[in-house]
Amino acid sequence: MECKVGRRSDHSKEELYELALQAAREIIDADGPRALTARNVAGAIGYSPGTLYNLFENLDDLITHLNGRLLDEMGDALAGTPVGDDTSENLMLLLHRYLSFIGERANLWNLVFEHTIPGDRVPTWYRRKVEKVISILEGALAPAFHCIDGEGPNRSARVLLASLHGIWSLGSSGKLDMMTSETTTEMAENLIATYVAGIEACREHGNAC
Amino acid sequence: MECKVGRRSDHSKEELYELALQAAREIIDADGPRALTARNVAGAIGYSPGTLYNLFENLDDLITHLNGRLLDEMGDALAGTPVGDDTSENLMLLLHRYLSFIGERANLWNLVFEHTIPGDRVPTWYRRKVEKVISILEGALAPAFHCIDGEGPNRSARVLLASLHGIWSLGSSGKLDMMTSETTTEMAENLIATYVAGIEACREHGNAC
DNA sequence: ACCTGAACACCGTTCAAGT
DNA sequence: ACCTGAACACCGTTCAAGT
Repeated sequence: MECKVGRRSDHSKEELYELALQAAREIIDADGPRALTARNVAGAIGYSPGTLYNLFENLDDLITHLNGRLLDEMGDALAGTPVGDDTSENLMLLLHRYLSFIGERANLWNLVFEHTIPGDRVPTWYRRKVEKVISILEGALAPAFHCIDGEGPNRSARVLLASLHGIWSLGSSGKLDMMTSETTTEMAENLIATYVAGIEACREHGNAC
Repeated sequence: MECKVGRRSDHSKEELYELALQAAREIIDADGPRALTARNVAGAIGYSPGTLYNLFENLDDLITHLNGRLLDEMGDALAGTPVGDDTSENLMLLLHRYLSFIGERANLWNLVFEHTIPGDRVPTWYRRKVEKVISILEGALAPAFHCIDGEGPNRSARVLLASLHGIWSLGSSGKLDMMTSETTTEMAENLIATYVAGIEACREHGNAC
């Protein structure tokens, strides 16, 4: 029975990495972010806590990689959304895909925003994944600005994404119920409809919004 | 030297409550939410951890009371902001007071939103404090809707507050830098300017936003 | 080389014991 | 009645020791 100590090589490092990430994901999904502990993840894959530190810098690092995968999946979920001339319609389609994706992964998605990478050492690969999601929103906003690469879509995509995050995070933590009886979806739809109307009004009147 | 055990009565329960709340506030303000532990608060007021549980249900309860005070102060900071016929101007004045208040209490204000009251047992007095802040925003939005008590200002105030929360929370956690080079203030100003333009456009065109 | 598991320095919370 | 401080059941992280 001494076979449990020392080198095991039941799994390669890559396999272990996958197992750990998958186990972490299942733990968060099932029991929430608070249940994600080094001991829980290690236990779920049948290894000791120390082994995790052979795969990841620390628990923050594990979460960062988990979040990276989720950003990829969000990009995939939004990619291919039809884009037409009606900006409002474009955005509503994206919004519903966005909310539906998040809704099915509430605990996991919360982690993306709750988790603060310490010492602002955000990896480049992580920034790229964020940028990809934003660029999809930019494409959908383009018709309202009559240009694809301008400052308008660029800024508006970021303002809307940050704002949607606010609405959704309040909603998923139950704080929105303290403010309103409307649903997260209704609030988000109002934001987008009104904001897009604002963009178009500014264009018509020639105001600099 | 046996005077340190048992009944002390150096302070009344009310005094102790004040001391604990004040100490907690200083700890968060100085060292961030992670430094707020029962042992730290107890140590700062010269009592043992157990004593805190004579004053508060638990640490969550202490935070809830701390947040309540902060909401009151936010209400005071926004109250008395001049309200005119120009909705956009009204909101910009409020926005700058809002951001300035938060900016000086970043760690504390983060706690208001990061802290989730478990079991959705939000006290009534807490809801009232939230409502008071919202009502100030409603007043500022009224001219755009040509009415004070309608559904329009009611809904828009909530949508804007939730959206601003998203922008600010991403900004204060450093995540906004990952998305844009603009400041929190610039993002917030764009949101408000565009959203208000949207409200007014919808009114003119008779659209139901 | 890889993995363990005890150890370190922490948590929130409880509660018997003391004054 | 009030307060203590040890105790319980946890944390993240490290690292000497084993294979």
